[in-house]
Amino acid sequence: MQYEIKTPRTRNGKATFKLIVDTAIDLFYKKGYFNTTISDITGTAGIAAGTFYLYFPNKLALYKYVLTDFQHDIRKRISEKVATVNGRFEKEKEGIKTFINYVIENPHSYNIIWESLYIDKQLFINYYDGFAKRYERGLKQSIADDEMYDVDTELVSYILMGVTNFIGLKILLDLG
Amino acid sequence: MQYEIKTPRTRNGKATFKLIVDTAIDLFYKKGYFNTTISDITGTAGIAAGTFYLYFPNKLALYKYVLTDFQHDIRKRISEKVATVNGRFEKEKEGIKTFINYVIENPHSYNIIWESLYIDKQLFINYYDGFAKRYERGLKQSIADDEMYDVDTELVSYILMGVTNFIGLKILLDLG
DNA sequence: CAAATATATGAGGACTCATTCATAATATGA
DNA sequence: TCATATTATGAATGAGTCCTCATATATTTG
Repeated sequence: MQYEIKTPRTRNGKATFKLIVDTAIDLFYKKGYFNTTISDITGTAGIAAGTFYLYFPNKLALYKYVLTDFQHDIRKRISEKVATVNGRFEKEKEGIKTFINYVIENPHSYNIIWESLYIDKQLFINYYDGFAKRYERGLKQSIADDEMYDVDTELVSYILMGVTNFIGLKILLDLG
Repeated sequence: MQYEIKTPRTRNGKATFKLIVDTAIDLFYKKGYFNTTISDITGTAGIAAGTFYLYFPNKLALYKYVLTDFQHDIRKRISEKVATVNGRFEKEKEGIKTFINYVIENPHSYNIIWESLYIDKQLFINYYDGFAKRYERGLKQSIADDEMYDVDTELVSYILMGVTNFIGLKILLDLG
């Protein structure tokens, strides 16, 4: 199977592409990936069925595109924010705050990222492993800098991710 | 839509019913709910398509049946185990241990419970809210008994659930 | 302006899947 | 033993969806 995405060349094309992506994000959030059909997307977007295939070979390719976008976005936001403060404790606080704020601002993203566990498990693993590794690196640095006890960094990174994620989830559910 | 499940009357019927449920649990785990068709279930179980409808009106009803079963099972296990030890700290340790062990023994359950978020959000909310409420009750009791600081019990219950869940998830992913 | 390229359409073919139903086998109980 | 209830079958039906393709319009470029 090929997952090649064809990027638009003209102003109109770019607008249609964006329309497809934005519509999909909204529908994936509201109805879930599996309950969203390509006809749903094209119908809601008000374009012809064939137009979809001008840019995406299938629904999964579109999903991966959306997911990757969110992942980059969220990681970038966190690392930027965390870099602005000093000390492990402050960094943790800032990281959690940024994540939670991101979830509140983009409830779509959180839902879509988690759903990857049921769409393509490897996508999910890659995402959280990457996240955990970055976390661990930060913790190790802080230990080296004598800013915190010499803990099991893998365990602690998963604990912190767990806490943050679950609170994010709680907020998300309360919102909806 | 009706979700009535017809329970079998005879020995043979009971065996077929169980076969359907067990096959479904396995397939839901391996392929996910949405990628599992009723033909998959009947085919794998080695029964005719029509036989499925003798007991379940559709796939969702079967899923709910499975989910409810796991929920009761896991809650029962935890509350039984936690009751055997004294002191908040010991109770927490026991609760987390029991949950993690349950996940290791029944990786199916964890996956199926989480997937409910994408099948019927309300099922998921009911489950975790119920879980959190029981947790809070325990924490409040421990505070009253002067076994722990006077913390925000809702927050702490979500934090502990987050930690436990994420570690469970990590184990699950490492297993697979 | 003419040729080439990019974008857009939507009906139709191919396919999958859920569900029904006429029929049959098996078990139960009086 | 025979009538009734239960369980089982699987071909047939029909709804829904993906994706293609012949056709058309719009835009760009030389």
